[in-house]
Amino acid sequence: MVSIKKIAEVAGVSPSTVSNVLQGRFHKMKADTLERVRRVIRDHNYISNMSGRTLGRHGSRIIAVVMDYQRRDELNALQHPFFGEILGALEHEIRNAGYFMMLYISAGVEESLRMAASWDAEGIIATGCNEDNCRKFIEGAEKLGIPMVFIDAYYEGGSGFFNVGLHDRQGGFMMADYLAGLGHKRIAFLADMSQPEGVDVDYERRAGCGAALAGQGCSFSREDFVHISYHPGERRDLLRCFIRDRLAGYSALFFASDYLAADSINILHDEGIRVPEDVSVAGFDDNIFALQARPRLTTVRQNVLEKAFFAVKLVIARIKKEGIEKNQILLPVSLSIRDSVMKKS
Amino acid sequence: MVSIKKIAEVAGVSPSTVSNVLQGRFHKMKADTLERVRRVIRDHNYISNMSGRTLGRHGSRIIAVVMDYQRRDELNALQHPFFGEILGALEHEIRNAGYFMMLYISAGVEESLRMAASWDAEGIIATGCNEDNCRKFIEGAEKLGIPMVFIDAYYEGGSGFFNVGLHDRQGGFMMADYLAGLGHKRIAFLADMSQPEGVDVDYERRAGCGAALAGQGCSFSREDFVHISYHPGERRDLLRCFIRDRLAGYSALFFASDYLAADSINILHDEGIRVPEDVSVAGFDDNIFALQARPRLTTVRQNVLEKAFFAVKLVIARIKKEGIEKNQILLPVSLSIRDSVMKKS
DNA sequence: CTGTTAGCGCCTTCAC
DNA sequence: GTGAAGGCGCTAACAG
Repeated sequence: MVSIKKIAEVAGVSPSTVSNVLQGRFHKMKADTLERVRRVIRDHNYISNMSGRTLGRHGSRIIAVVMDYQRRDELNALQHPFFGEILGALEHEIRNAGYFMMLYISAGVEESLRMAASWDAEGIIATGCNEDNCRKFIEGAEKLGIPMVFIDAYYEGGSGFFNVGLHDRQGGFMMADYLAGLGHKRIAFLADMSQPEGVDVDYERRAGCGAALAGQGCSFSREDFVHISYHPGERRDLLRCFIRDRLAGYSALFFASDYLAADSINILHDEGIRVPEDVSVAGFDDNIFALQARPRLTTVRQNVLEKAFFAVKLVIARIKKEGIEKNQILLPVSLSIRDSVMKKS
Repeated sequence: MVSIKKIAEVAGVSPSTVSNVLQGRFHKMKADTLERVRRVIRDHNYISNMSGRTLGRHGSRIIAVVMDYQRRDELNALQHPFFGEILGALEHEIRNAGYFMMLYISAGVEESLRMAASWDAEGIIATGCNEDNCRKFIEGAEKLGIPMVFIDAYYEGGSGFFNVGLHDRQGGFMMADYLAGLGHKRIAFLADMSQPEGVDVDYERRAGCGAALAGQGCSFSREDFVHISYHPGERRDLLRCFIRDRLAGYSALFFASDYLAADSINILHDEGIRVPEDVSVAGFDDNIFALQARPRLTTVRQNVLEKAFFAVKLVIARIKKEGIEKNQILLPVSLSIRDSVMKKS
């Protein structure tokens, strides 16, 4: 590996001149010096050393991506399309912006912050955080002076909270309103509720659902919240119990994600229940599962790629200390009407 | 951020003593010095700076993960479960081994190597490389002196090729043999063949398929290789043509991946073709799609988590210059028999 | 216009 | 047993 020093030697100038060329500081540089240095740089296939660069206080250009997925811990969760999609999109945006992506998956807030600090990360993007971890992250990152942005977080805290998310509540509302409009007055909301109650994506979707139903004069209370697990075996068992004991009370099932909805359609099918003839099913996300399900899933659409786009845009704005209009960007949702929901007969 | 210098100052020793403590070189250190230094380190929540450490030639502890997915370029490919699963598993193994993961997705071999060099990556793991890129990577990494390991690559090169893969050919063989044993004498193999012909995962699976069929006295030639795209719209069109013009000639369809198989089952279904009554369908991977498909997919099982495990193990062995028994680790495959294949009537 | 110098944080060799 | 010194690659302030 050739260093700046070596380049300088060959070009017959000093290291700082080479550095100046590299940094685009052609101030009052003689044209031929510039040209000569540039040629040597190219000829020697010079690659700048990031450690040196970082130490020489020019920023590490690292953005740490932290995924806090303790709860859906079955490694199986990684197969979930959201995971790959958001990761791929983040990488894309980060690289496009001229940064590097360091990936760190859920080893706890402390550990994640240590690694960010250790690498002088210029920014942090975190997904999957509950309120508690949000707070810890915000405090820690602030102390370290590293700009941090969350994706899909809910946090009632204050000024240090930067987030890119979704109008989850509105999504829940739109879907429930749509279902109720089709005559579905008794709707169950199914999600993974193994975590201690707290405001999160699922909570908001459910709240929207409740608001819509209240507006249409339908009842919707705690007992209509159904817990199903992200763990396949458990899910199957829970769902079977639900089908046996309580399904008859509902004409539509609203799942917190397409993954759960699509898989559940299959289980319903296996149990001899027809969708949508016997019960309507709705999802949330509009990802690959929605299209693969049969019947095709009626669901709430979100744009994951956009989430990544704005998250990266936001950290970088913070890194560059640009003016930021809003600390939180909530992306729109819309209904994708397909075949898993029908009018209540 | 406190530095070693600061720690030294507070503890009343020199920086090098602190460094010695950090490096576990307690040679002939006085017990109380050690204790004192340790306490100061803990009290000040010292976090070592990786840039400094790297520069002080102690290794960056970075493993660069490079994904070369130009071909399945629709960002949609990121939703593919394999992507998330292998990424998550790699991150897990890398972190467990005490390294950091830098992620870089397909910006070309040159670019990827530059970034690895720039960060003094200690190792590189690459997936999705065709033969050509393999060669370029191997040459480049060798020149840089960075140990490199591939996942799922095929390369007829030589000694510098380290790889973790699958007995793809055997997998193809097992499935085709199984199908033929059930009376399926005319089998089509469906894969994305948009890339110039070359030896890769799909090629091998197909070759195994061919060998099995030959062994059972069945014909299997170029015209039984069917191109279907990873792009949803295109795939649908191609498959429709295939169904209309050529499906009648086959009693079983062997897809190169579960994703393609599962999606195609739906398209077949939409076209009024029943699986497995009208045609049997087999996949390859045994991932989330295989279980979600209805009928459940009969497929070839691979263990993605193991791939990641061995890939990381292999690079690290190379990094540490440990003895390596074999340059290539090929993991076993097995059949997962489910409901999408039936005996030919 | 260009070079000299000091410093970023850490590691290692060599004296004491 | 511990410390001083030099160096890794790069940057920036300051001289000239």
